[in-house]
Amino acid sequence: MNRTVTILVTVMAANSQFAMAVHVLSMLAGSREENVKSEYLAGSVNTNAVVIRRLLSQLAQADLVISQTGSGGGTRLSRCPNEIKLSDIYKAVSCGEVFALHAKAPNQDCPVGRNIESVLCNLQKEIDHSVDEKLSRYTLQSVFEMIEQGKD
Amino acid sequence: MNRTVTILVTVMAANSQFAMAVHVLSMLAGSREENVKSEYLAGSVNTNAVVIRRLLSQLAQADLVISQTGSGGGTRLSRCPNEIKLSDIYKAVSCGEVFALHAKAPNQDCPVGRNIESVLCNLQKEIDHSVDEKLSRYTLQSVFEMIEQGKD
DNA sequence: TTTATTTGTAGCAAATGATGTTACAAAGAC
DNA sequence: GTCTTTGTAACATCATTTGCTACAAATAAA
Repeated sequence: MNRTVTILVTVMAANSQFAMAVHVLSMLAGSREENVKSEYLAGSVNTNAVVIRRLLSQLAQADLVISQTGSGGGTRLSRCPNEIKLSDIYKAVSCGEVFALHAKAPNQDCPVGRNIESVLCNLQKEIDHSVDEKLSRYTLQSVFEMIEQGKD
Repeated sequence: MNRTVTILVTVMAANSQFAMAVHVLSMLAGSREENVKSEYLAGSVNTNAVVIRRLLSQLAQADLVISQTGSGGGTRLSRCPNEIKLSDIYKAVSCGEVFALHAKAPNQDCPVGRNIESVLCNLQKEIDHSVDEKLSRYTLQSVFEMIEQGKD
């Protein structure tokens, strides 16, 4: 008896906005002082231009990029790549929370339910802060250099 | 004879499951050597018992709890609270990734698209590892003590 | 001024995942 | 045998991400 076992792993559909944001900003870092069109960025990320424009809209709100409409328009970095930290990018496109707290408040009549929220909230702050600190060690410039060298 | 067995593994995204898991396990830490019923846990978390049983099923797979069916059944910790790290809990109920990589592969004809995946993958590993390390500093025992003291 | 280009965003559909619920088979205690 | 409890299937609901079309507004250039 011969059995063929196929294991299909459905990869989570968590949002890849941070990955896309770093990708797009790296493209812009390679075209300083030039307006880059969303259509072109979409070609590299392999997605729709509107998805890119929505992402750029978030990055513009965080003052990481500047966009211009019209002919010759497009998007460029708002400042030098070595002045943009990965933590800035992370904050621009995510809620910045590694894990979520209770969606609904626990039962306040239970000793554990009454106190766990504050404990978890402090833990959340500590974890999120450590991620922020780690990401702040990298700049867009450093990432761009890693990409250019084709290594890590 | 040739059989094809397809196994579908759906990895869950990060949400309030970690918070619920810590909550539930803290309850169990307060009732050592006793079977606690899912209905009771649901009352404290303020949700449905089936939601709790689904969560406990994941925790049982990670060998953090042991459940028993039947009269007098329920769930208890598989070991002492000081032998359960928060990183064990985090791994049991989440994919362990702070951010996701590209859902679709970027354009390989673009220099950035070709190299960014490995750069982000290494960054992801580093960030995820640091979260793991941070969480491993806390045990269920330490969390339980914080809850008992009603402070942090 | 007119035309072509490009962003910004609304609106819609599909896919995915979290959550809540009912239902019921299986396990186990009495 | 009966009652209790878990494990899990099945289904509905809700929110979010992604992909797409469409079009108004802004802008440069002719």
